[in-house]
Amino acid sequence: MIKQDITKKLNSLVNSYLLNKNIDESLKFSIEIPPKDINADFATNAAMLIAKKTKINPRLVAQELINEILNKMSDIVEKAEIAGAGFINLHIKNSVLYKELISILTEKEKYGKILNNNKKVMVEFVSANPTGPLHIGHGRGAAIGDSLSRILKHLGYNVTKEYYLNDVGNQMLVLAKSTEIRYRQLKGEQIELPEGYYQGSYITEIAKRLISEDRNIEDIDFKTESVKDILKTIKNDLEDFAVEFDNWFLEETIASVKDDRGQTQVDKSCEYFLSKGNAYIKDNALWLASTKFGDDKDRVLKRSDGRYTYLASDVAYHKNKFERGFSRLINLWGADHHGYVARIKACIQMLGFNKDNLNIILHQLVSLLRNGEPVTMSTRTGEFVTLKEVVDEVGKDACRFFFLLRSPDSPLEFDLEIAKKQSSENPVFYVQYVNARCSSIVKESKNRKDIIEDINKIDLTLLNTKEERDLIKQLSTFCDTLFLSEKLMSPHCFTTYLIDLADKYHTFYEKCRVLTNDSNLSSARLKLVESVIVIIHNGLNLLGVSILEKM
RNA sequence: GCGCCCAUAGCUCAAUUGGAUAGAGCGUUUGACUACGAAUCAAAAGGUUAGAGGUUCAACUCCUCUUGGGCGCACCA
Repeated sequence: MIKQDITKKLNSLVNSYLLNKNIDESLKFSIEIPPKDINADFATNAAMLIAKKTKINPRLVAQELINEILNKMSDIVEKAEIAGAGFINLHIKNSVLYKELISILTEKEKYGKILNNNKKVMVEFVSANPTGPLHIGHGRGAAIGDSLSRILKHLGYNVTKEYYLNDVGNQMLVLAKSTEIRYRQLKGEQIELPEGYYQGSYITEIAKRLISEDRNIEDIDFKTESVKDILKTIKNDLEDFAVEFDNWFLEETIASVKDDRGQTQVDKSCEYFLSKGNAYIKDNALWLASTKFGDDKDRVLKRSDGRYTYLASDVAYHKNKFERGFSRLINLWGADHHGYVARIKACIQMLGFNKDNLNIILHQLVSLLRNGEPVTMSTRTGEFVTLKEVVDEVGKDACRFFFLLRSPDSPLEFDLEIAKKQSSENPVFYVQYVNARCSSIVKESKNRKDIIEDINKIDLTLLNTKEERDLIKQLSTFCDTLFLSEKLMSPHCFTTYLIDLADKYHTFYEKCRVLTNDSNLSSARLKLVESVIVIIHNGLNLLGVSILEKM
């Protein structure tokens, strides 16, 4: 939490500086890690921003601010100097780093955890229709949603992970019909499966099961039976991918379940729109006036034949989420749904909620490669690559790590051969190798009697080389990475962070031998190694990737 | 036709949302195992950030236009 501490203290310095100049507003300055070649721990642009407001020369402001910093922040700051156009470069005291190291070692898996933040957040993801197995696109959504939930939990939010199951509507009829036709075909009837029906072989599997049960066709509810089987495979696939949901929300509960007055939640939200003048009847259908709130055209809620549209359910579903007390909703959608964003945001506003409390993360497509060559996929014929196939081939850990490697809005290339490689080409192994190396040092240290265990008796000031300092600094940015992930709404910050950490560790490893003849130095360095283990564990855990002691 | 997203090293991608000389990995070239795991490290080469304007002390980042790609525009879900 080094950066957070400095920001807080600097902020109060800046505020009182501004008050002295009779400016009563706060300033959003930045505290950053300066570029590689600049010898400093942190840099701030505060002076330049003040200069703009006060019309004073930035370097003059910087000098005045530096005096204040040296005066009031001497417990943290060792040295401060002006650089460039008016940056202030800060060198922090080593004692600050050692304190951070102790926090990591004592708080362990709780390091960086924020308490007393009980804001209820819902992360809704995957939500694939129960009409077929999950494919790799769903896998990316699953990995991002699950990991983001873990990160938000670490930041203290009260997170609920939910899967919205569309078990109502047209597609269910098509599904039921598809299974029935396969069933009849297996019984020897000469019928074709029409275009637009589900072609996948899993449908035939369901039909085969039904045949083996030897029931009368009149007694079979093809929809229920199909959904049952498909849902079972979806749940299994997610379990193998270490993704667990807190709640499975059935569309039925808002679209079919009726209250005392015989109304569903969908009925009620449509009625609400009508009462507010946000819906109207045209051509015998019920239309939502979504253009009022930024949508490009009005949308149908209830068809002229009396059936509701998907949108009507979805609106009622979002209303239901807010009514359950969630103050912030996060939805993960495939990028092909982007056209839907303006529509649902408009609906949120019409329901009287703040559209900024609905956060929609769109993730781009995954393209699968094998040795650099694209693996062909076609949803039309049902020959798409399933999540299960990929997980079975490369393993859950590599799969999750790869899905989380890039920010959601960049398309992902996933090379199956690289994900399976056990070499530096594969970032998963690069990171796990750090843990393996650390573990072996710890194991080796057990053979020595001169190692000091008690952190209070260890002289941490022996950790004073550049490599050690850089490594500790990298460890301490774990917290910054948490906040960054939240701000960017993306777990990819952690894959990048862990790769950087691995890099710093390997450099340290080459330059600084841990177990030496000097027992004081060995003990101090061993503590550093132990804190690397803690952070690697915490980081991989946020990604849902398991840790290997040996490889 | 309208709208959304994207374009960064040979390849795949970062860049702490406006900060200093744009960074990693792979690939290429060179070097390092006689103590903790070489699945590693050190170093070199590689860039007009698609192009043109603009805003700013400061632009990969914000605005406008152009070019090239992906996706979406149902009384489907």
